[in-house]
Amino acid sequence: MKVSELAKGAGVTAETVRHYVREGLLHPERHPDNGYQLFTQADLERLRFIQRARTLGFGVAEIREILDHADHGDSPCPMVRDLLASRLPQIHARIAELQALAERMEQALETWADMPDGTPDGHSLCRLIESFPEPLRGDARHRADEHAPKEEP
Amino acid sequence: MKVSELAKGAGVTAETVRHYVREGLLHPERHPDNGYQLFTQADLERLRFIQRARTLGFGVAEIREILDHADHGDSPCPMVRDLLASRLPQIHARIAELQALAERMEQALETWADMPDGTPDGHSLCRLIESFPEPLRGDARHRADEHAPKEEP
DNA sequence: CTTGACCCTTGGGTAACCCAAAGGTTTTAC
DNA sequence: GTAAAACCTTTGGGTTACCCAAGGGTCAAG
Repeated sequence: MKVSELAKGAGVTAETVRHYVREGLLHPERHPDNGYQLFTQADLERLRFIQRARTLGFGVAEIREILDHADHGDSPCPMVRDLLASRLPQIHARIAELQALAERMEQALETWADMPDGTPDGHSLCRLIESFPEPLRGDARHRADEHAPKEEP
Repeated sequence: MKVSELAKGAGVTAETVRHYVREGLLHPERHPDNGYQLFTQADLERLRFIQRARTLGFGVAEIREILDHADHGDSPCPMVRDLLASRLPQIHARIAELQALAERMEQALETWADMPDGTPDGHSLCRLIESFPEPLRGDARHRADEHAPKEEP
């Protein structure tokens, strides 16, 4: 298979495939004549594996480690379990954060529904925003969805 | 005020302040002798405004627009409302996504609790992951939290 | 044999910062 | 009074998971 064929088979773009190759997740052979990358059926399965791992929240670097382990004959499953278990609370934290954000936004829209816009007078920029509580510094912010799935163009 | 003083006043790092200056959100004067950036009390309020806007989900580029509007004497409030209203559904979508992710992870951990690790045999990498459903290609992915607050180091 | 469809690599962009380096300045302490 | 600590400056590179454009080679069909 060539790049695009593999990509179609897994529902990703050719660019994504090339990206994974650059990152060392896939190791295609090269056609000796033209230098094209040649993938096998096993690569397709591997790519699908990568996709599943991505939807489970794994990052590309982690997946590379998992694959390397497996390529060396070691079971990566314990690692997989650990990674998942350690990341789960972060995801929950991120969700809570976003929910708080959504609430702030909703509350803002509600509050502002009957507030005048007001022109900046040198002391205020947009009272709508200024009327909101301070960011509450010193809080623990996210770092949960470093490994979130991406959308398509 | 100098950079660090302003930064402390708003609970951010000096680097963040410099970043906002580079991005045109703050316009400090320069000490004629040593070239240090000099901030006023108004800049501190401006920085706090920026922080509030960030926690409301606005991106730096958007905040710059808001500030520019205000600096030109125009009320940015309608823009603010529009931005908020248009982004809210994306936040909700992102939350749903993350919740789905969390569920997948939890389900995975549950399922795997009584599954053997299994050594890769050339046909499987990690059955734990492989036993999961396909990524469900063709779905609408995120792009909601482009403007999420960041954590601290 | 000429398209058009693919392939290749290189390099740059995205968001919001963080960090290191190299060098000038100011403050503090002895 | 001066040396070291602490802080300032700019430049440039790194982070994540890709996307995209350019410039150029390759290939299958008409």
